[in-house]
Amino acid sequence: MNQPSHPDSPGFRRTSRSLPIALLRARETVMGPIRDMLSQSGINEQKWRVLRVLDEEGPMEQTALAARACLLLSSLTRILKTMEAEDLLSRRVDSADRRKSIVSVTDRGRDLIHRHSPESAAIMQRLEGRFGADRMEQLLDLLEELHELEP
Amino acid sequence: MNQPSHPDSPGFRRTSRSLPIALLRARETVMGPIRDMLSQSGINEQKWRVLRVLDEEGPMEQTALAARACLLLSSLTRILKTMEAEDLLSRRVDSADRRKSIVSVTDRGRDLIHRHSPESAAIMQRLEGRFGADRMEQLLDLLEELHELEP
DNA sequence: TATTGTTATACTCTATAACTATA
DNA sequence: TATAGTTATAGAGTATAACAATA
Repeated sequence: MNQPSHPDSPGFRRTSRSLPIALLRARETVMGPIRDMLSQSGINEQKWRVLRVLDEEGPMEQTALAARACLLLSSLTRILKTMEAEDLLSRRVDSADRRKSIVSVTDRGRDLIHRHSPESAAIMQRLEGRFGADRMEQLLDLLEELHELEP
Repeated sequence: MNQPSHPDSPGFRRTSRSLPIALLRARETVMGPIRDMLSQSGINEQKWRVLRVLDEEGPMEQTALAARACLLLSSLTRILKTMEAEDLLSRRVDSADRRKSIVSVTDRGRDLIHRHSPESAAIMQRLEGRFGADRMEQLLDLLEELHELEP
C-alpha cells in the first residue's frame, strides 16, 4: 500500500495542505537556527516568548501574558517563578485589584533580549533572503489575519 | 514602561510579525476544534500526525516518519510502541536492510482516521468560510514553500 | 458567585546520550 | 565507521482539577 487510502477524499487534504501540519512543519524550518541561538543563553523558547511579549507590550497581568505567549496559566506560573529568581522579570500586586499581579521585565531581562538582537536580525534576514521579502510579508499578513479570526 | 524598549529596532519585529510566534499563534487558533475532536478518540496530536502521514504516504521507515510527523526518533519509538499495542499500526523488519523497520497502518488505524473524516472536513470548511478559500490556498502555498527551503 | 493566580497530579514531549544491531 | 532504531534520563510543557484570595 503505497497510495493513500483516500487520495482525494473530501475529509482530508494532503498533509502538506493540512493547515495544522503545514504550520508545524514551517515552524520547524524556522526554529532551527533560533533554537541554536537561544540554547547559548540557557533560555528556552517559552521563556523567550514571555520576554518578547513583555518587552513589546509592557507590564501586564499573567492571564493576558499567558494568552499572548501561547502558554497555559499554570505553566506560566512555574516559568515566572524561575525567571523571577533569575532576575529576568519582577511581579507586583495590582493595587486596583489585588487578585492580579503585574509582570514587568527587569533591566537584566531586557539586556538578555537585546544581546540577541543582531543575531536574531541576521537569522531573519537570511531566511527572508531565501524566501523573498514580499512573500514573507504576505505570509505574516495571512498568519496575523488567521489568528485574529478567533472570537 | 508601556512601550517596547525598541519600537522599531532592526533586531526584532513586533511579536505579531515574528514568524515563529505568528506561526504558533495561528496554530493555536486552528488547533482548538481539532483537539476537541481528537480527545473524543483517546488520541493525541502526535499520534494523529503519525496516522495521517502513514495513511497518506504509505508504509515507511521510522526515521522518515519522524521527520514527516515532526517528532524526534526517540519520541516516535515510544509512541509507536503504544500504537502497535493498540493495533493502530504494525512494524516489520526491512528484508533489504535489517536495521530498518517499516511501519504500516492497520485496518483499525485507517478506520480511526476515516471515522473523523466528516468532522475534520466540517472544521476546515468552517475555518475556510471565515478566512476565505483563496487566502487559505495562498497561505498553504506559502507554508509549503517555506518548509521546502530547508536543504 | 466569578475571577486571578497557585499548586498538585498524571501524562507526554524534548533533548541528549549511551547502547545494540546491522551495514 | 556509519546508520537505524532503542532505551534511559532529566527537564519541561500539557491538561485538568482543586484550592485560596479577592472581587
